[in-house]
Amino acid sequence: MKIGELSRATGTNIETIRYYERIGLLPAPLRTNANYRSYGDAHRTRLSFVRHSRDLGFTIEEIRSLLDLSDHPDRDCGEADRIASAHLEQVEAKIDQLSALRDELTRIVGRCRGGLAGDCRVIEALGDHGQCSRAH
Amino acid sequence: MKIGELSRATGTNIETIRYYERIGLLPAPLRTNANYRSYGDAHRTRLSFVRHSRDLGFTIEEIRSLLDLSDHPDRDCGEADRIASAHLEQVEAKIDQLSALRDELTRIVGRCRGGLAGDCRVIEALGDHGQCSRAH
DNA sequence: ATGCACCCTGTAGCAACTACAGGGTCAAGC
DNA sequence: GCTTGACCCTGTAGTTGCTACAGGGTGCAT
Repeated sequence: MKIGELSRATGTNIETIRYYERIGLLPAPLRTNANYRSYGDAHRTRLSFVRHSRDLGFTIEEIRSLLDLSDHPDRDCGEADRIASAHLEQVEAKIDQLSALRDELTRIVGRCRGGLAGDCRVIEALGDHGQCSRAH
Repeated sequence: MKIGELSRATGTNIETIRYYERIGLLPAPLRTNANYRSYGDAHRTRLSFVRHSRDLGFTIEEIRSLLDLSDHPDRDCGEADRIASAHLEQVEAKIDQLSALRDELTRIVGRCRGGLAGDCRVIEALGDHGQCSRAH
């Protein structure tokens, strides 16, 4: 299939597919006589793996390692578990951080009663970290 | 005060301070004879406002608007409220998205029982979006 | 006079794309 | 046979918010 079809099949931007090829995340496909990229099912599967992993927030480097494991079924999968677990921890940390942010923003937003910027509690609160109820 | 002092006073990297000046977020300060930047209290206050806003996740452009309002106390503060509310919504959306991610990752990670990559459920799950319990 | 901490400008790098510019290819329709 | 339009190609530059040099100047203490 051509790059446009692969793009539609995986929900990946064409430029992104070429980008993945350039950084070595996808193998360079065969070319047609007109020098068009020609992909097979293996490419689609691999790209789906990459997209799914990206959607889950894995970095390109993490995906590189995961793909490497996927390419070597005889290896120990402890590394895959380690990468995924570490990523899960990061996601949980980010959720905690954003929750603190949300609380602080809710507090700040709730204080605006309209009127002039000079009296605005939102702007005042942004200038004064001391008003915050906890670290963020 | 010199840039190093301002850096320590606000917990901002020196390079970042110069960057903020370059993009027009901080006004260019006076210079000493030796061409060193010389800051006053107004700069420190403004930089604290910027840092605090960045910590709360506002983008540079949002901060530009907020600073603009802060500089014009006679304007209506509805814009500040609008920016902060929109940002709060984004944070809440991000929390929801990350929570879905966390659930998915927890499910995936929990399935690894060790062994060979060829049998690894983590790698299998990454390749197969159909296994996911909900959108992410 | 020499060492060291600090400051300056300007440019390049990071992640992970995205967006052109400037061109080639191919099938359909007139 | 010629145009139109959709598609494809390469290569480079932009995005966000910094961060990291390289290569140089300044100021003060020893």
